[in-house]
Amino acid sequence: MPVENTGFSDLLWQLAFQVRSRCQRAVAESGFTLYGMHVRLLHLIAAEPFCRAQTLVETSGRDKAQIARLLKDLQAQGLLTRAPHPEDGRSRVITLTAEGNELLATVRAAEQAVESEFLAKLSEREVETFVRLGRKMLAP
Amino acid sequence: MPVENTGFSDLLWQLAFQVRSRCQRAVAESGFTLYGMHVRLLHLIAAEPFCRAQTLVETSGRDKAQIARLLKDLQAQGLLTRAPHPEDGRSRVITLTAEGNELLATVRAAEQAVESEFLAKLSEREVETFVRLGRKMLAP
DNA sequence: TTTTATGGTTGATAAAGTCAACAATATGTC
DNA sequence: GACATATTGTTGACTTTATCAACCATAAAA
Repeated sequence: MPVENTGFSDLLWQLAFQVRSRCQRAVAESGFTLYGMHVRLLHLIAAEPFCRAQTLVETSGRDKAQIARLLKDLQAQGLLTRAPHPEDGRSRVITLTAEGNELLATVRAAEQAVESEFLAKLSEREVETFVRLGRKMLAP
Repeated sequence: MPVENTGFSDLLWQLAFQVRSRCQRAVAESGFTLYGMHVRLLHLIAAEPFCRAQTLVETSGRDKAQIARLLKDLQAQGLLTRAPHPEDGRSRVITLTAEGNELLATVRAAEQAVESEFLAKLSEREVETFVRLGRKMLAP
């Protein structure tokens, strides 16, 4: 039995787009020519040491073709390295370079400034609730 | 002063993509060859009688070029009509056709089935809280 | 009346996304 | 060990979403 119209999808569609485009504009204004997806991947790699492409595919839910291309771009920009995986000859371990880490720190600052514009309208407790409920929906 | 890392952007990015791609797959499996953005626009038009392109641009935050193209598509598919605006010679009033309304009702059912998969993990109260907090962030 | 602003259309292009094909490697079966 | 099947990652090819620019018609301001 489908739920009543909660406005959930509409809300998510709107909020996600607003946050996303605002963040991307802020990153661009900081002088970086990274795609939004490049930034998201940098975040994921930083959050998950010893990851490989397959890890990112699973975590992000994105298509492996897209992930492979983005990784290739980021490696070309010197932001990450890929070393043979010790246990799987088909994979490589992905690591951020010092440059990659530095850039990510700067990008994070820009993104957090944008985030705070949205979150300023909520109490700390409300923010925590929103994130917790969202994560609950994402849990397997 | 930027907020601490709340995980907000990450969550939003993940959740929005998951919901979006699931919904789009469900709509496609219902036999419709509509883009995701077509569907979103149909929702917006249905929700706002007497709207025009500019209305949709403002409500959605999308670029007017994109909105114009999507409207053109939907009109070509017989899902909406555009009549001269009584007060503004540059605009047209957008109205869903009977076919458009019918299609939207069907699409809504498919989307709500998907929605309920995500929302089933929350109580009704939690759903309402999530949506309320989200809307609070979007308020001007 | 003239100038400036706005709404909508189209051109052109970029970013995000998806499915397919294939080579290399891993795993399972006998 | 040999062979069949599955998985991982790369690239080709294409679609969908998104953005900026240019322009015309109309509206609003000066």
